[in-house]
Amino acid sequence: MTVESIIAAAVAKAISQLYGSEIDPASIVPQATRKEFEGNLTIVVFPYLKASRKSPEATATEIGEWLVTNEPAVEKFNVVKGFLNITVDPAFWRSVLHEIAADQNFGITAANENSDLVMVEYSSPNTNKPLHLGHVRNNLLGYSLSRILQANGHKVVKTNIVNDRGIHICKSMLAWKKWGNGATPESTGKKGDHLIGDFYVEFDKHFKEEVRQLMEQGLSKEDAEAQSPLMLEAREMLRKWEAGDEEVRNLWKTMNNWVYEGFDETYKRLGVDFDKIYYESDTYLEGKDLVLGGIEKGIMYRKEDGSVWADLTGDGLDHKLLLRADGTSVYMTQDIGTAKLRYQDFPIDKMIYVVGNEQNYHFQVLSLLLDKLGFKWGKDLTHFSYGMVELPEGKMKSREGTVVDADDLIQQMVDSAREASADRFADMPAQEAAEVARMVGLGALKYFLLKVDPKKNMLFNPKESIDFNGNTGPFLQYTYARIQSVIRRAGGVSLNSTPDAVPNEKESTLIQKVADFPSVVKEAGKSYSPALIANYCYDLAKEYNQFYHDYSILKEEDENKRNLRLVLSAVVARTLKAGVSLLGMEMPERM
RNA sequence: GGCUCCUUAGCUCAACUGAAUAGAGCAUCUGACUACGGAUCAGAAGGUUGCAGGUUUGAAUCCUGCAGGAGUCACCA
Repeated sequence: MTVESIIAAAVAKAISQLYGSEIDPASIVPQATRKEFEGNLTIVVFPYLKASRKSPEATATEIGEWLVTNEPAVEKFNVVKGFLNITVDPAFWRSVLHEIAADQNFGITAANENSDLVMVEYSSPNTNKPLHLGHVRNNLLGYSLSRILQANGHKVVKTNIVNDRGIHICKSMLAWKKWGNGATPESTGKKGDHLIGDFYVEFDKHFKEEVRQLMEQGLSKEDAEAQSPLMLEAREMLRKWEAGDEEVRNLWKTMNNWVYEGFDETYKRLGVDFDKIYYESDTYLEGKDLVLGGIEKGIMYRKEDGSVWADLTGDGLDHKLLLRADGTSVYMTQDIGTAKLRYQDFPIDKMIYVVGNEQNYHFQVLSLLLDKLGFKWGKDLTHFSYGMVELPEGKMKSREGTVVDADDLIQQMVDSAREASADRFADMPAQEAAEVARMVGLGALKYFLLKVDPKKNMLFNPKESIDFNGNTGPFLQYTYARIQSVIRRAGGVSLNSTPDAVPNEKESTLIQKVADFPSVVKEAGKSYSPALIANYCYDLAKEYNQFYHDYSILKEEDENKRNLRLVLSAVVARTLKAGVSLLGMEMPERM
């Protein structure tokens, strides 16, 4: 039982006894009392005036008096206009602290056999170029979301659909054949994904040059692009690929494997992973079958050129192409096929796609089509849509060559963490210093990207993110490390003993903040919001900071008070660690 | 043009299902110090929540219209 639910139940009972009106305790949500007023929790009484038929002040006072008399947890109250401010008995806060301290998994609900199974798809890279800043936001959101769902007692399958086929891959392959001189990751010392990305750029360079020349000969831009020998060659390669041409397939496999090795390294550094990886090359044919079946059901129709479409004008959308005239499939087709395979492989109750908001329309259509095709999961699939990440220097556009590479970014973050902490690390073993720099650099990145509402476009400022003050990851890590240090100096602390001291007002406030953690986790699970967790952790750390500066812990001579503060500190540290671990962040014990 | 999303302090962001004087951090200004971890603390200043209406005891939040920005609109994934 949380403090809030106890108060809510008591208020409901008070209203029932005083005014004979039954109110669902769940509808009563006490909120934290604002700092400038006395009290811990506040009830807004306006909704109950109809029942009381009295003024807001009179109603609040009556309920307050009832609570003081009948609810042991309530010590006193005061009324400001329609707001009933309740002060909870400090002895009660002490027991709350004791309960929290004794619960190793405070706020976290483990999954059991009857738990829902949620599949979270994220990352979804193309295999023709390395991951960039946009993928970083995607990966961090997807991973964090998975952790949050797990913490709410769901079974989670993390999945990744790799877009490993299509004209873009053929472009890289062709460039490698033409100008690669047999280059491999080993021979060049480059990460595989970067090597392939370079050839993709190489193709584009030559292609543009060809188009320019053709246009000089008087061709229009479209014609020039369509007639470019390089483009024709790439298309021919794609046809061979689809036909299963051995040479093309072998090269494709070799080059994709280079890329996967590169991706794995990036994922590992980022600290994200997957339970099951799907490849578009395995799923696109499935989708084709489903679409062809849809024609018989009258859901799709065939045009005279042979292409297959769905008419969604009845749902307020447009006509959507599903198979090209040459029978090859498009993005939507393979997503339908992938969905089918996934539901064959896992008993999925809920599907969440972490994909950028430029695909909002795509998922609207996908949901409709799956529903029409008779899949029960179609209608309530969730598109976890997120906005673009921009940098202070300007917008990130791949065509302008200002793409921020994920590996470079991670390296830069770790480097600046190391530089910023150089003197701190002076007396630390080199290996530990490197490990702390890694945690802090990545923590800065993760926290900054996750604290923002996902659906908004955001500005990532690396310099600000790695500041040790303010609403940043390193600030949380610093707060944690400092608590660990204090506990070490105190010679450790036992979380099983009840401190005898009764918490004062500030300590009570801090206990109250910690006690909020489970409901924050729950809310974050319901609304799919890593940002909620992030901002809670910051509030908690800030609150603790105040407390830390107001009281000497180690210098406190009263043994009981000292113990109370140590236990409270330890509980804050543990909660912070549990919170940020839902963001995929790590806490260094020293920094 | 149609549809979706966004607009809060100089900047970057908060505000759970409507609730008290809309909160933090950065930057700015004023103070404090040989430090339980100074990577510090205290304080000040900074707002007509894009604009205009509406609903409500009460609106940044819900509804309508308008303005500005982002994305998307059929054979790229």
